Amino acid sequence: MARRATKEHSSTDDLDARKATILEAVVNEHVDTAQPVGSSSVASNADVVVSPATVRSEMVALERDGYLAQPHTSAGRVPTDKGYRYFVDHLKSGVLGSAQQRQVNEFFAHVRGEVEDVLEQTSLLLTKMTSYTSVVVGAGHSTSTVLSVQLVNLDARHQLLVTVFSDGAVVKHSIMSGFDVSPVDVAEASRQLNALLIGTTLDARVQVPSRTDHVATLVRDAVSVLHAEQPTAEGEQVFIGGSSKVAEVFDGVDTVRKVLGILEQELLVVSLVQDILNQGLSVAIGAEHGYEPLSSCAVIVAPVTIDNMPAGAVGLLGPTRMKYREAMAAAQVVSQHLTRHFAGEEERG
Amino acid sequence: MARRATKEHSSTDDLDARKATILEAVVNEHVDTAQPVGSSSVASNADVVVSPATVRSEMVALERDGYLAQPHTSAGRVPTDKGYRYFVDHLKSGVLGSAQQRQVNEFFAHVRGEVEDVLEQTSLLLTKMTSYTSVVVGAGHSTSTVLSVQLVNLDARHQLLVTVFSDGAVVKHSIMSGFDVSPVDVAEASRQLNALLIGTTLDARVQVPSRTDHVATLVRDAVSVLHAEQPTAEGEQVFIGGSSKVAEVFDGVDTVRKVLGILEQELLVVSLVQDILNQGLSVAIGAEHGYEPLSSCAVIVAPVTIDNMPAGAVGLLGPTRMKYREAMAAAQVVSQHLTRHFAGEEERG
DNA sequence: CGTTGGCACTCGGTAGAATTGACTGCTAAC
DNA sequence: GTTAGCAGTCAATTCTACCGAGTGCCAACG
Repeated sequence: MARRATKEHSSTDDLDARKATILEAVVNEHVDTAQPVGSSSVASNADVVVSPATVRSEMVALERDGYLAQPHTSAGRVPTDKGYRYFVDHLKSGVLGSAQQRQVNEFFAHVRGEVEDVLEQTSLLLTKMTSYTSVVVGAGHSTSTVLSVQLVNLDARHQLLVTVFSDGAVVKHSIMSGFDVSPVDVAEASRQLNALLIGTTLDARVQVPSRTDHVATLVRDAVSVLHAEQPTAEGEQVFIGGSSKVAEVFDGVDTVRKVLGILEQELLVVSLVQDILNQGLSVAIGAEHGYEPLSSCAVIVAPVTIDNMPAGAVGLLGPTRMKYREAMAAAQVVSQHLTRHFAGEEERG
Repeated sequence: MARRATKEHSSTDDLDARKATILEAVVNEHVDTAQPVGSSSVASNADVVVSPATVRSEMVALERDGYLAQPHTSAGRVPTDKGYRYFVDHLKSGVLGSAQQRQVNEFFAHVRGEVEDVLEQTSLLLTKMTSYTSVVVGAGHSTSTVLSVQLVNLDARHQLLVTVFSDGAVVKHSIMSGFDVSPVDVAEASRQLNALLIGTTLDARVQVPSRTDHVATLVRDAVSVLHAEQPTAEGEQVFIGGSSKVAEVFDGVDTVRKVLGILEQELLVVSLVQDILNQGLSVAIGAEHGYEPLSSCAVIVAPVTIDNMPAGAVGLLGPTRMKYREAMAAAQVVSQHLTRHFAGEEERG
């Protein structure tokens, strides 16, 4: 970090205390009112002890350095993405309101059920807390091993392969055979599949029988259909809560359309969240994530871990003009609770 | 195709040929332009052979009888819900464009995979074809019987109950035991569960062992957690495609918000579709379905059957000002293809 | 020197008046 | 019964004037 030697020029990454205070005031005010904010309303802020005139001259500096922008000549200032970035980076981590804290505790004290259900509920919790659209991503089971495989006869030529993974995931695949399969064959195939696959991961290569009898064919079909799973999607699950909030939080119908269009593409949402996490960020503002249609959005993410391994993430999506402090606190607290929840489940049990 | 037995309005439910032609012209024009349509543009329609003045006098009659409405005194006419209803009831079933027909054929020639995946893809197909939001509902497995139950050890105190139903559905439930369970116990419980549950439906009462040993407890827990499934949701699956179309097709942001809010509540969507089907309708216009927030929408539904049993439905949701002919044709064709697809799967296999 | 009050200026937003034009309903003639 | 013509209505548009929020600049002040 460069020191604050010159107060002019060169966008050093640090602002002197007064500029920082003013920037913060502008952000807070603008988030509240959605309006450009002028020098006098900044000066009336309790933390700012100088006159509007001084504020004005500081503001031209902030604008020159790219932290603020002016919609038009005789309007107040609006924070730029860079301005928000500074604000967020220098935010002392907020604390949740006690009511919200209670809401979260209450929620995690009572959730039950399958992982998927918990994640979905969590997503709803997050939107209810923040009024922003939330995204919860559950990690795929690419690294987990097969616990059990079972072949079930739907009818003579139609079987269902049910695979259980060590992370509790269950996937099914239907298999159509070109010949009638007897229950005995199915049972035998099931037995062989178990012997073959238990303990392996999906990308492990296994030795399939090369014979041409019914059972061997079934086994081969089952293995291939199961391994075909891999490339499609890595099995990540995405739960999006409160898409309708998008329409409440953005004003332009076209923005709403663009954002919803993105949210519909779940794979894209996964990579968005993944990208942000990979960049080590907890917030991506405006164009930082590189998804153009979301350039008027900010995305907050917080990782969820199981046994210190990344196991997903929770996220919030709002306008760049969003209540970062509250939203970040919510995301963080919920992600921690979620992490603890899954750890707790392991431990109990 | 026309149904609607109730005819007890002050005016007869049938219009003379000229009024019908004029109404149709108004609907077509309004659907195209989204603007109130005036007498002269109606008169210039090829099917209308009278002068604007005559059209005007017919229009006052149509307005008196509730088929048209005037936004304000010096504006053209707009169809009312009743007007759309008449239009739809007297629509000769449209034919799909050849390009679209090809698209559908192509699609159903190549879809593969699990029922859920097919339904989801179908939903995307429908939105792509029509540019409206689509809803595909897959029937729940409340009537199907248990084909197989399996208990899998996640760890000593943590089991997973995997149940396969005759319709190919697979559901899982985790079970936490208050004691360590040996693999032998799990296998035995699994065996007992199979004996107990195979062939039953979810609402059947079964005789559970009353002993207090580990295996019996496991069995009891498993049965109760499985039967607890029932009340929550009947297992219907809903696939909604193109929610973002909502933002394209409606103009008011508040309408968008309301409609999205409804779409988020999947249970509500299921009952909406169910209600409309129960009323025997294929289209619900405006307030006909009784869901107030959707009063500016029209919903088109077409049933999907398996073995002549209702097995779900496909639907399209758009503004009352929607292209009924095309949309209805699309819904119908797709539902038929879907019905045939599932029938075909049974047959092959 | 930095800070401040004062002042002229800019420009978006709004309110009202005038205008337009797309309709209508009515009526009298065909 | 149909039509042409005409007067009337009213939303939408345009224009104008004006207001006021907010700026940049500057001179004065500690």
